[in-house]
Amino acid sequence: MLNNAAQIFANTRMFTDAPSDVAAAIGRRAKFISLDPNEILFREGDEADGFFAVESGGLKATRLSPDGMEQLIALFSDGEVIGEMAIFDDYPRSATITALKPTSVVFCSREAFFEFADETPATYRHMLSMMARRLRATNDSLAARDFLALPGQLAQAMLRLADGFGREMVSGAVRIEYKLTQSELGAMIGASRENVSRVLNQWKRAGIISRVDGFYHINKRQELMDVTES
Amino acid sequence: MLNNAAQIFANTRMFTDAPSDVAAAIGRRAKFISLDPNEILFREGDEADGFFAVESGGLKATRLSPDGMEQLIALFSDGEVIGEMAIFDDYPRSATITALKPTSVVFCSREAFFEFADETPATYRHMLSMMARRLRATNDSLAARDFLALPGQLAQAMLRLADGFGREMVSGAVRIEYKLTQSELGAMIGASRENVSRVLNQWKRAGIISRVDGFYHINKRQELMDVTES
DNA sequence: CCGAAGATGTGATGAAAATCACAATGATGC
DNA sequence: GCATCATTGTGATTTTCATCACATCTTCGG
Repeated sequence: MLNNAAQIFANTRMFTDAPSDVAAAIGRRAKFISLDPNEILFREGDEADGFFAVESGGLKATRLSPDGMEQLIALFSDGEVIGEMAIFDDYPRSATITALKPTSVVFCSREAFFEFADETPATYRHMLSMMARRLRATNDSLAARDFLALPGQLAQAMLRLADGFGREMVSGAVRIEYKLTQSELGAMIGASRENVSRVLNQWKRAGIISRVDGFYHINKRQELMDVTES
Repeated sequence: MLNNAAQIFANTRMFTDAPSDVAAAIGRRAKFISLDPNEILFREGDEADGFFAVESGGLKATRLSPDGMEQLIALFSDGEVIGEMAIFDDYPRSATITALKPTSVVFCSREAFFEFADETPATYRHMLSMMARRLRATNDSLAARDFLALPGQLAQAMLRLADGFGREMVSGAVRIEYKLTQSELGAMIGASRENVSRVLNQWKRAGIISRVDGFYHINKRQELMDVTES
């Protein structure tokens, strides 16, 4: 029978298709952590000693760009796993994680993970396949930079955000559940805030996206996907 | 005691710091494959059923870019591991591997790998830390694209090539043991052939690099590294 | 509800790099 | 050794985007 923390791990994206005993056993060794809005889970450069799964709430990963600006890397919500890469090598955290609202996460130490995984190789295989998938995705997005112009990259970013942080509305549109600024979007794709504004407005005028009290809605997913193709 | 294939795995970059029994056991289950120049090891899109280690020779990884051009992704020489990612997920090969000269590689099937690794968790841990390192490297180079201009990226590419395919000359210069065309270099960093030419010539005039019967030599490594920094 | 600070929209200008256009040079096969 | 084809060098032109400069719009604390 699964305890509370085990349930959380079982529901993470990383472990949804893992055997349930994997998630269960990891959960058994986990600790709960509560965060207030703007509280920092860990900072870029910190030593890493384990990974986290989000029970509820939302967090962002940011990183200081060379010119000192805070660059948004990713958003995390319920069921996502944070910082698992740093378990396997000895490098420090590569981003700062900040809670966006009251948030609860579960921590699993490197030792606890290894201890269990050594007895249950499926855990390792699962982790490896997760990392392989990520690596492939990163490689693809690296390739995309070479042949996609600004609008294409922005479309890609919006779709990625919708995928990880979106909620379907009754209208059928997808709302990105985070108040994105144009500066953040620009930093994510390495484009200037002004040009993000210009593209976003074109799409707004074409009805592809809209903005409802601060949240972006994607109304015509397909059209964004089209911009993504060559 | 290590057999022949085991030696090869033990000498690969991927397994140099693995416990020697890891490499040995993988080697015990391996098969040898010989390739003539221009012979293809596998093609982009092929189903993947294992990975390879290079015993001797040289190979290149290429990929078709959206506009149909052949894009050089990486070069492999003695001691390097090819196609290990595809063991862990079910995606097809993401690149085509072609021998550049008479080449001998060792194959290890997915099953053989798992069979052994399940009994020796250190193998999994090693693989995970390798993949973590790769993922981190890919992330960094993704970040680099945003703030490095063309010369910086080209310098980065040349250094990476020298690292993996370079040989130190008596003069102290490093020769890249592969006849690179400017088009290939351009495709690697997503820049036009013409601008690669311009930058390369500036460096040639400054004595940073030179070209000796078709091979590029890096004479002033440090200066290239400087271009890489912001 | 008011004012300040932050976020957004949009034109004008400039810089980086792609593209076009060829000439020159080098490699390869017969 | 010569003809052919690929590769390289370099200027001129064009495109894409960053940057600058402001004019709104929003938001939020008091």
